Amino acid sequence: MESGPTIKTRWERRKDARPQELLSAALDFFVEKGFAATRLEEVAKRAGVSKGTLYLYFSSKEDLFKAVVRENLLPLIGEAEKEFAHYEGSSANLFRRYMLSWWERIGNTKLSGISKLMIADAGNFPEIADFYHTEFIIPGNAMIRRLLERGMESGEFRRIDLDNATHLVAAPIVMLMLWKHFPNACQTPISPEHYVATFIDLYLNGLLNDKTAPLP
Amino acid sequence: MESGPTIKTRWERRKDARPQELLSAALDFFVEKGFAATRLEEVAKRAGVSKGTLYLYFSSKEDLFKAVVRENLLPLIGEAEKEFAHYEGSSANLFRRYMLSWWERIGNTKLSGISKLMIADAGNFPEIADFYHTEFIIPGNAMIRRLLERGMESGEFRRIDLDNATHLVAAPIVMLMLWKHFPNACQTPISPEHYVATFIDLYLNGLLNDKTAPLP
Amino acid sequence: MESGPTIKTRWERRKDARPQELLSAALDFFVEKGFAATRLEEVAKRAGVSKGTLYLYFSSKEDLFKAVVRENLLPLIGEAEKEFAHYEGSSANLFRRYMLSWWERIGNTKLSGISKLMIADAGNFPEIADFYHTEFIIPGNAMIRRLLERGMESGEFRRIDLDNATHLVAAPIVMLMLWKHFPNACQTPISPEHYVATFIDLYLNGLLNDKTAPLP
Amino acid sequence: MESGPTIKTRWERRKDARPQELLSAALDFFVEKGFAATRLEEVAKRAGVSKGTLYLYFSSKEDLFKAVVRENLLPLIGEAEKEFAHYEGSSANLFRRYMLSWWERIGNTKLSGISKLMIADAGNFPEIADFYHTEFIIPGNAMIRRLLERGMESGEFRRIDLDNATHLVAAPIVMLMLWKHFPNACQTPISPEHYVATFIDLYLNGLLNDKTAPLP
DNA sequence: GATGAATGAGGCTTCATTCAT
DNA sequence: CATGAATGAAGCCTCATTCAT
Repeated sequence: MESGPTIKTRWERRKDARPQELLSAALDFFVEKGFAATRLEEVAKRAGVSKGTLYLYFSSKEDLFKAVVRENLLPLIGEAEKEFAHYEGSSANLFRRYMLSWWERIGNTKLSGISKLMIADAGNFPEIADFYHTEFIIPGNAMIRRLLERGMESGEFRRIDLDNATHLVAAPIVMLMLWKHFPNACQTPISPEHYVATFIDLYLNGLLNDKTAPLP
Repeated sequence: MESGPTIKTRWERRKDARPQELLSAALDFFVEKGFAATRLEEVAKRAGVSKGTLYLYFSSKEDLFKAVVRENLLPLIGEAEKEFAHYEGSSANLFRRYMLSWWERIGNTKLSGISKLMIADAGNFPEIADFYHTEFIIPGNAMIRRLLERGMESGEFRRIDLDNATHLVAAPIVMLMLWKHFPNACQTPISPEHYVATFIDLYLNGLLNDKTAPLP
Repeated sequence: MESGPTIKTRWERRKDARPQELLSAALDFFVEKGFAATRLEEVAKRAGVSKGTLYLYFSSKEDLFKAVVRENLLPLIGEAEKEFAHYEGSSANLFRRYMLSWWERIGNTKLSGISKLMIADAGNFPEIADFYHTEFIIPGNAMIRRLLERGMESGEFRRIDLDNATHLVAAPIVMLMLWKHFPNACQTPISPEHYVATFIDLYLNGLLNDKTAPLP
Repeated sequence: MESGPTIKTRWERRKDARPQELLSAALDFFVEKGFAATRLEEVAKRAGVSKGTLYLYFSSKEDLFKAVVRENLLPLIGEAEKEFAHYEGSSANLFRRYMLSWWERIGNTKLSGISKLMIADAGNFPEIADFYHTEFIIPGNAMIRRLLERGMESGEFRRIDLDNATHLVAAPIVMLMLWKHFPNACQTPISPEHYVATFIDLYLNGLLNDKTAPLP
């Protein structure tokens, strides 16, 4: 009865996939409606199971919420770190790559929904907020900070308050994330890519010491 | 026992103050708990009245919510517009005043919570979201835009994309608002005033045409 | 200060009239909406007083209901009795007069509303139902019964079961009363006068012994 | 333990029976207390379920009310119509059968309460009143009317105003229905069967052309 | 007497959670 | 494992009733 390590019967695969389908459906609803307005019956229906089945995998709505945040955040954390560890080019270019990469990998994905979720409902889940802060916010900021430090040490950037500069980089990132989930965003259609490009332009221009170097 | 002509009895004064007391209590809870998790009985209790009294002034929970947004946000728009209409100084200084004034009047008050509120609940209350967008976001952005235009036309600022630049100014504003309501904000204590100052420095530096002119 | 026996100041007249205005307004609402759906605030408003004032005259909603029924029923009871005590004509003619008189004095007045009220809500007010039954239904039926007895004893009517015959006379009366208060009555407009006439014709025809005698 | 192929488990049987149990309990309360005074918790309790279960089958109190009217009244119309469609006997006998059949199937059952219900609450539920009028009153009257027409055309009945005659037949029917639900009805115990018989006698006697034909 | 603001018990309705099958 | 009927606590809202002015 035991199949090979990677081969599973369709039934078993479905069985394993069930929690993921529930988590995916739950993420959609939590992001769209918020914690309180999300109904487990709808989550279950979208996942193609009954309400009772949901309780076979998650002991409560709160548990489901925590699982949604955890399961979606964990795989995404740390990915970016490696990429920039050994970058050799200019800090300005590294900055550009960081921003664009962030938009492609995070801002433009489900993770933006998680951020909206945290902002909206974390107040009622301090434990989750801690987790999000420790595992996602702090490392992300640390990367930005190292990037800026690198530029300042090389003389490429002028020296300004590092913490504040770091958070100033995060601001447009957060802004874009929220835009995606604000209902009226469509009324003022803004190209995220263009927005990021303008930000890079403005920010680097404000940051660079040597303004004579043309921005590519 | 002292009663001038404008002094009302305590009872009458209470009656007049009721709606404001309720709105204030409601703002507190909506910001802290979100729309759905706020219980009207608690709002009433904090305002010092019973559940039923609330319905003498607001016909439903949603009506209370709308009133909170309306009463707290609308007056600010007009105020700000007048203040900057006839400003005579440099655009850089106007920009500084705008940012600091915003922080003092909105960012650093209870009202910042409304923004967090909208992010959380806009999806469930499209009507409110429209209202918020039309009455607050659009006029606010329009002011920023005019400010930037003014600087560009005078040659003080270099020309960059106006829409994106506008939203880039809004980004740190939103960021600060959210910080105040994120549970772990205290763990990374950041001086908002310093943050704003750094933003002004960086943004103006990135924006100014003549970098040799010393910032006042 | 004491005015003549029939002359009152306007204020005093209003004061005395207040309960009547309340009773009148209450009757309207009770008839239209039923007991439970009638709101005292609306009753007070229609009577031109405040909700609190209502409680100066009636100790509770139930008390008001009872007063409405009592006050409207009492003046009407007994009126008819005298009229027919010494009638000298044929029983058939007395019957005609009874029916027409009933329609003019009761069926076509507010009292039809009271009957509708009793049918609808008396179930929750046994005391009132007793009162209505004793003071109104029983005497009314007794009159009909005497009328029929008179005709049977004189040989004008054939002998049938008196109790049932009595109630058969009451049936179209009740029917007409209810019609006035049924919302869709207008869709099938029926002339009450014509209906009563047809009833008289049919009933007398069924009742009369001597069918050869022409109806006047 | 005995379970034939059509025997369902007790649990399943309960589920299927739920709506009928609830409708039956609801009819009892609506008739006894009226719409507003009926509490859903009591309805549920009498049906042997909890308050929440009621909402698995009916989306609101008003929906339950509508279902009670619909489920109980509609089937009766069709039944009666078929039964008399091809009757071959005399119109007088058809009339007798109609009246007795009505008493057995409606007047003498719980359904008579629906009429009382409509009188009490039609004003608050115009939609229901329309439904009741269209689906029950009008077809019922139409049957009576056809019956009378049949008799007039055959020369069995004398010609009188058809509309009024129709409603005069309905009157004792309504009367009897209301009697059953008036609190003091017991105090004047009247045999409905006898009442109906007297009505038939009187009405036919008033209607028949040939009085020499003995009534059976 | 008159007012109307305030109260709070009570009913309708929702939905997370349980459990018999 | 899976189901979905059933539960009941909890929240919104109404309105008869009270009471300070």
